[in-house]
Amino acid sequence: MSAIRLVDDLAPSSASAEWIDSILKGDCVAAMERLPEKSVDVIFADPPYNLQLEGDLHRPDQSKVDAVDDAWDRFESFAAYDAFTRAWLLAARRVLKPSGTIWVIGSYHNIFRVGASLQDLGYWILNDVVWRKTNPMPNFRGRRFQNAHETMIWATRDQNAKGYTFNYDALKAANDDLQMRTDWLFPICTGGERLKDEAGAKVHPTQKPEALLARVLMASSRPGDVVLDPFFGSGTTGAVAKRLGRHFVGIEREQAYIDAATARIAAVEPLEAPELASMTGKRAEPRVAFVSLIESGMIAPGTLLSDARRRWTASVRADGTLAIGSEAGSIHRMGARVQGLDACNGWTFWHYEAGGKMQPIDDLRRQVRDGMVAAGA
Amino acid sequence: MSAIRLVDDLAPSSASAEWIDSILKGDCVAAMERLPEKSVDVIFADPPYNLQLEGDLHRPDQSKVDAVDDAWDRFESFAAYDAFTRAWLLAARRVLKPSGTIWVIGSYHNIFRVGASLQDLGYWILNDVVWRKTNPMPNFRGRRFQNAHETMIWATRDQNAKGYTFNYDALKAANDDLQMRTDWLFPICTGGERLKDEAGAKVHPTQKPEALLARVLMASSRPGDVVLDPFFGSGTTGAVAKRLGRHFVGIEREQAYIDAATARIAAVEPLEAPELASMTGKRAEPRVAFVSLIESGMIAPGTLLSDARRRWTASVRADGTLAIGSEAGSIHRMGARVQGLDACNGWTFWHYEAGGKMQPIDDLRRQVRDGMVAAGA
DNA sequence: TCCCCAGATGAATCTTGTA
DNA sequence: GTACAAGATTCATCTGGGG
Repeated sequence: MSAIRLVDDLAPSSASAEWIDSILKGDCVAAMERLPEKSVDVIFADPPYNLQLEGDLHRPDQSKVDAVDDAWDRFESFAAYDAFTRAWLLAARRVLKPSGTIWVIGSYHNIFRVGASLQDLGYWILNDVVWRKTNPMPNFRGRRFQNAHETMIWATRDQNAKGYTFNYDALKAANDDLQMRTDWLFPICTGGERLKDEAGAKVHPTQKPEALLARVLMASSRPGDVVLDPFFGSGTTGAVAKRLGRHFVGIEREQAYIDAATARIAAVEPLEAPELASMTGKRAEPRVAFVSLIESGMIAPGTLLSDARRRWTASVRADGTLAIGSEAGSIHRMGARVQGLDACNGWTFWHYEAGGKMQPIDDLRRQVRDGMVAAGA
Repeated sequence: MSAIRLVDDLAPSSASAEWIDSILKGDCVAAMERLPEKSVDVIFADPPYNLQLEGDLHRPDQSKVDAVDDAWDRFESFAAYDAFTRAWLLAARRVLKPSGTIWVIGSYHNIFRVGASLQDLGYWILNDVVWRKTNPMPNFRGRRFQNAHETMIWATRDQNAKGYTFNYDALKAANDDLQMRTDWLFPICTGGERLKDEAGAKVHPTQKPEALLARVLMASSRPGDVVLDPFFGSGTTGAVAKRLGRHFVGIEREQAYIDAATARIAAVEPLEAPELASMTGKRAEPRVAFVSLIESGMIAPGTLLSDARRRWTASVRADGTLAIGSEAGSIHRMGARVQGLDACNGWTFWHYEAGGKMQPIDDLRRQVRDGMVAAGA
């Protein structure tokens, strides 16, 4: 894991996986352009915040914006930052799988430009997430609020992207059975976690806490996924990815950071599979057709089903439909019909009587599923 | 206070103050262009968010969410929204005093475009401030994080603006002698504060809580200052300004909103004394997610937890769930499961071993919470 | 009068698989 | 690509009615 490669060592559009679990040395746009397209599940990017850029940004694109009165010099530097941002976001979009998602972290210095560029390039924002710092640096001059948070944007490749990973059920279970919100609280990276050089100076000025990356990756990736970080720095993304059983690809220009990250990642012990298993909800369960309850004899044709309060009753037919009077349809359609709604989950709406009590037919589905698991389906 | 005037009633660049403490009816750009330049101390703007909603959304109980589908929130494209944004920000900049500041509130739909436009026009961002909602609407489909905050940008007119108002000491005193941070916690506007029409329907779809405006104005204005709100809506800015002894100017296009705001503001009693600390103070009990103990390294994945009498044992997984055999769930669910109960407080039920003794994981929560309290969670 | 429970609701870019 | 159907999904708070 975590061999270092120069960007030039990669054959263009390489289909091999030699770049997996490694750090590519060089400019992130050039490096991403050499990776295969649609090859990465998640991108986590912590781009430079500094707007006083010293000419190492790339090719300004031709996007033209009306200049405003006396703001020309300032606009010049914003334009340079925007061009830089568009270039790397465009390259990132090419390597991202259609079902992949991207995270970008920033502060008020740059995050608005990043967010606007994301939208302009066709990315579709899913959430902005606030990292609230338990221990932010104080504001020394007392002329502003204490800058106590940073902002992350989470986005898909397109507005209509389907199938992106979001481990909703695990996040909810991990949060006292409440939905995970967009405001997260973590300490900044200090103490033993903070990488220091021999002189005791911090190796990287903006090392992110592993806890932050852990929540990002637990939320939006699965074991075995490939996580790309185009501004790898001290390698937090790689360290957490390895620990959580994800693959990583880092891109970094400075050898000192690469060296520090390489050593750091080498020392990481991956967690075992049982500890990595993530809770899934009903969405991940195999589909069960209602008719299979009839075919298996769990429900006999002619059985009467009711809602929990017995306001409506329907009769099961051998073809797996429900009949009420002369109307018939799926358990969902008929559940919606009787309630006058557009939609209804028939599995939880309809009940059968067992020992004088009303039980949802979803219980029977569970038995079928358990049987499927036992049969190794 | 709060007479209504049509924009055309104002003489161009009027030096008189007839527009003070009134609502101007009309388009905000046209209205601002008729106000004297450099005449306003603070601008608070709550522009349309450009939500881009498509279909209907239903709650799990099939009730329909009352979405913001008003015509004023619909734009053709990002370009159209940007043009709109630049136009009103430019007009706002003209009326703002050189020592004045502007606040703009938005969500991820629009705030990145607003922030970039602010920077492009020469405004200088002082802070971005997050309004964390105690009671946000849930995510009903379970495909994203619960959208639990909105973002405000606070900026001066220029990079080199001098003398803007920031009541550092008052804020610090109101915040238990800690610097006021950039993450603020307030409930959304409901209950008696929410304006309703005769039919009981909300007057305005996005009425902001007065507590939020109170902190904004207490932080960045002084008694007697003029506060401009170019998207006045239901008049929260005016009501709070009047109560806090500030002057207001509202601009609003729709007569229904003007009528509601006028009546509302007329009923406001200005405050004499600083009974305001209570409005800006802290709130709410911090909640700790079990997963944060794992993310922070206090509990390693794979750790075994037991009840106090060691009758049952469960394994901690990296996603923040507990596993017993093939079953997994939250600390509460699994505590209930093993005991055959409907509910269980996992924090007090589950224990970890430390020095041969069983300690409840609630002890770890206390440690995390102590760290959170400093952050004003 | 007070408690309890059912119902309503809030700036929302809110699904996925198969034909 | 599109159409259709299966089916998964909510938290804090306030209001109002009944006991």
